[in-house]
Amino acid sequence: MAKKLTKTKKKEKLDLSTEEKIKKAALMLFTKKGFAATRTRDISEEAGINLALLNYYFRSKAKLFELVMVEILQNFFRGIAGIFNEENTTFEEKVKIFVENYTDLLKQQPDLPLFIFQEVRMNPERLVSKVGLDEMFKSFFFKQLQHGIEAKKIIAIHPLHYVINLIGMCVFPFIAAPVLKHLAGIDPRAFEALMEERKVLVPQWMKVIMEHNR
Amino acid sequence: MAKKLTKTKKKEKLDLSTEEKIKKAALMLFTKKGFAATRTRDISEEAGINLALLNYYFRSKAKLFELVMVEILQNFFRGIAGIFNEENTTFEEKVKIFVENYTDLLKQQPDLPLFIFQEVRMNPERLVSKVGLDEMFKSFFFKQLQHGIEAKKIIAIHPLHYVINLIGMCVFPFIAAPVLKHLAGIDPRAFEALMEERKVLVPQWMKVIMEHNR
DNA sequence: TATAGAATTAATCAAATGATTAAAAAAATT
DNA sequence: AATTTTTTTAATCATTTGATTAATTCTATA
Repeated sequence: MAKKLTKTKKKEKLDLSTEEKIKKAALMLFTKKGFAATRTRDISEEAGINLALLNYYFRSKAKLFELVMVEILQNFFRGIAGIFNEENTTFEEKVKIFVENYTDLLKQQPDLPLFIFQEVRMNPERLVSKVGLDEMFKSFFFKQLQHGIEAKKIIAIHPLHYVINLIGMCVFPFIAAPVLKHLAGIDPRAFEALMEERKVLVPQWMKVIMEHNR
Repeated sequence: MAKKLTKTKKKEKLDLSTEEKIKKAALMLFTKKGFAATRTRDISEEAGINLALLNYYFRSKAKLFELVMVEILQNFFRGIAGIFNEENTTFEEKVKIFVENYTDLLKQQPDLPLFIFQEVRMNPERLVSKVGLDEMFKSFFFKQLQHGIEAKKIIAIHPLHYVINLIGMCVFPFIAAPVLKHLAGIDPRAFEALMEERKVLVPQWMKVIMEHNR
């Protein structure tokens, strides 16, 4: 029998092959239906490969999930942390950049946030151990907010409130999209238009929420 | 063998018995882990009853889920609709009532929103067919917002933006709680305190977001 | 108390599902 | 071209899991 999981020169070369097809299919199905509801047979079918190849390349469904999951989490949170820890932008600029980047991202992958939050709740340790979220924040970002508060430019409440509001206003509409569509009877096209509007609106809202002089 | 699913005088009487125990356990596990990840054996164990009784009372896991799900959705959305369609409160009052009611609710059932949105995405038809969300809204609430806009008291954008912001600012922190706890290193106690603060803050934010004169 | 109906239990079934195996095909190496 | 190694396939295994069955216990009522 063939030796499993051996890295060959060839595989490094054209990596967009079987292994990658499986990961892509797994990413799609896991984010859409979650771990438990996704069958290995669904993945193999979606990837157009034989069922056994999943285990051949990734040993088990759980291992495959772990791999895909860590990638998703790293991408998502590193993206956010990258914006917020940037030392050469004001908070106002950070907000604008964040809103634009993440509405664009979520327009393409609307299932992502719901999946991420669900998964982190099921398995919070991974966020620290494998993704290293701890290191990402804390550093520059909160200091910047603290300075704004001390200079009386920002209303003095726990900075986390502002973070919750910002991320919430960007991410929540995508989480609630299926409900909203029925609630207000808007079609996907109109929904996208609303999200486009929010690219401008959210920064304005953040401003009036945070500043002292009303 | 005993005849199944027969309603007896006795059962109507002390309804907080087996049937209710199963529903309670199912509610807990379904909301916590989702449909696919919840085993009927988990439910029977949690309820402290024999596995067969689940099918005896509810025919199948799917039927039980459907039942529990419709109850959850009706409770959740009727609660919201009830507040928003009230004709004798201003929009400002509605906001305050909503924030207080739902932070209290979510403090007790923090898993609820994530579960609801996930489930609605998986099965959006039910929200209309079984829960009747269509009827709930549309009526008084949006008219009230429209009047505010026409009277130039509220900034003229799609009313849905305000709904998204309000519900988002209340619900999103609970969805993101596991992430936030690691992100900011706050313990559950401090998190609860923040949510208490938001009962006051969210109405203020909604006000400055909506009103013209800054 | 006797009896019928309802509720509960332990044992078991059948299908689904993750995983493995051995053989075949393809690719790389000599 | 021959041989070795890697990749792919079809068949199968073992476990999990939703559901059923038949017997047993409990409860109400006549």
